[in-house]
Amino acid sequence: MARSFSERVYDMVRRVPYGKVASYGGIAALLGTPRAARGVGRALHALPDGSDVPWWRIINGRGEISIRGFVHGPQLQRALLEDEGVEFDQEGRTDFQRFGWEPQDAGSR
DNA sequence: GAGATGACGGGCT
DNA sequence: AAGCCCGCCATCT
Repeated sequence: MARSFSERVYDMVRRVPYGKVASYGGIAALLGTPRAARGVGRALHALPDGSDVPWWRIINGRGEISIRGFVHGPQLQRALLEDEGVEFDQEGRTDFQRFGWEPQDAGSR
């Protein structure tokens, strides 16, 4: 219905399991718009505090944290991911081959 | 309705 | 290898 693109983004991000991460472009692709990575980023930027959306599990296609909105963004996100078991290399990058989430249940709704 | 912005991505220099 | 530019999509002013 009137579900905006952002709503779909939130719903998709909500499906990212614990200890896994996904890229903006990946989420956009799952939504049917692989080129809407920016739209995803914008949606998460407008994400309200207290939402049940694990926004911290969303990173850029390089496996890095691209946040540049608020100050404790990157730092907080990294801390949350590490707390879930996600490892960061010296460059602050994550290994999609190990922590990258693949929608096995995609299309289930 | 048009223009500018932005938590991106890929390509070129 | 790092930095710069262009392009795409979705909101905001």
